[in-house]
Amino acid sequence: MTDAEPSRPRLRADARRSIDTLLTAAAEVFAESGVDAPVRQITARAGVGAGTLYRHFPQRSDLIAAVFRHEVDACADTAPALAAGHAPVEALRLWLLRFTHFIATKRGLSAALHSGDPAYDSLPSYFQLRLVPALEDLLGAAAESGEIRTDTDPNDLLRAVANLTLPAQDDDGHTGRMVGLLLDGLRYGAP
Amino acid sequence: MTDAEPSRPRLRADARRSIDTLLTAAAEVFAESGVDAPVRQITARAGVGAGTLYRHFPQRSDLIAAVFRHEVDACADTAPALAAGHAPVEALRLWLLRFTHFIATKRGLSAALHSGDPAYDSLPSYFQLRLVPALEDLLGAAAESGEIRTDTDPNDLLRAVANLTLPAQDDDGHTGRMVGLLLDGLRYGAP
DNA sequence: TTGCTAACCGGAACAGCGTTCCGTATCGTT
DNA sequence: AACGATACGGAACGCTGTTCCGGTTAGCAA
Repeated sequence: MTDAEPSRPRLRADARRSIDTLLTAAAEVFAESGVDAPVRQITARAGVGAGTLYRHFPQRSDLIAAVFRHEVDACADTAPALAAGHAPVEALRLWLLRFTHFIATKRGLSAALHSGDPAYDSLPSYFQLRLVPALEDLLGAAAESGEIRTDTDPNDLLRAVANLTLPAQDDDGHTGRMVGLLLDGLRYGAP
Repeated sequence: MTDAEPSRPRLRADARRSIDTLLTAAAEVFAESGVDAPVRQITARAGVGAGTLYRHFPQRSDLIAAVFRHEVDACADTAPALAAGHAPVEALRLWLLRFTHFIATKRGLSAALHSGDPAYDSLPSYFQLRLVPALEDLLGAAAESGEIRTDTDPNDLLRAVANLTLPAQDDDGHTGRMVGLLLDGLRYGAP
């Protein structure tokens, strides 16, 4: 569990609450309307004034980056729980689907990433830092149980699933089926 | 010479003039500040009211697309003149440099292309339609004179030069030298 | 418990954007 | 020369991100 904001001096309780509310409200709004959604839409849903938002996230891009990190954390943190509660390959499948949902809420973010705003500079490396180890563990467990092949690069798999998810807006279980197909591919080379 | 606007009903003289002024003003502003530059900056430079702009380009994206087509035309139309006035390989080099300038004025356009605005849908194909034949002719002439190899795909070369140009903002003769290097590569396989 | 102050909150206000509207001026024709 | 269609300029509109500040509240000290 990594926290979204470092916040050196201890925050007051109401501040902490505002930040959390804003983060979840922003995540919802971004998922619905993309990261270009108006700020007021976020503050309205959070039931918070604009001043409150800008106190904690001086720039719009700071909020976007924070939400991103927050969701990366949430996604990565799911891995251990799934690993504990399911058979290795099933845990892997469920986590990849979870990752799928994560990507699906990122409409417009790739454009933002290439905008040159320095607030986004650390995002790609954070993405790797948190998600690759999570996937590595799941892959490792499944490989150890002898159910999947061992020559898969976690990074490649993340990319593949992400690309699978991006084009389709939202449809029937298409992405789910495609992830299943990928998993079968992994099984194919099992020892 | 392909015209920017089809304009079925004959345009009044002042309208034609406004469109031309706007197109060149927009091209200059886009080159200086990128395609995200404020509309008012364009109308100011053109010495024209906002209403005039929107009469001819109902959406901001229509203006961008028109400027793009206009400049693609200008670039493509340079090829025959260069071919007539220079030795084949030199004509090729000069045109590639010209293309380099074209790309350099496209800051922010790639983001716009991926924005999903239908006004941009026809742009990539127009790009191919006009520039590939122009380059094909120059390559053909140079190949016929036996000075360069014959296995080069015009599309590949355009992409390569474009990629060469994009990263660097504007510097010493770096892109020029790189284009020269590419040309030497072409010469290398000459029969 | 009470009182005080630094931290925090809400929302009105500001500047700048794309776009629309409309009274006025101009073109091209009769 | 006069008239209608067409085009022009720029003020005005609605929306945006962001700033500002008077009022509120949390958390500590007495």
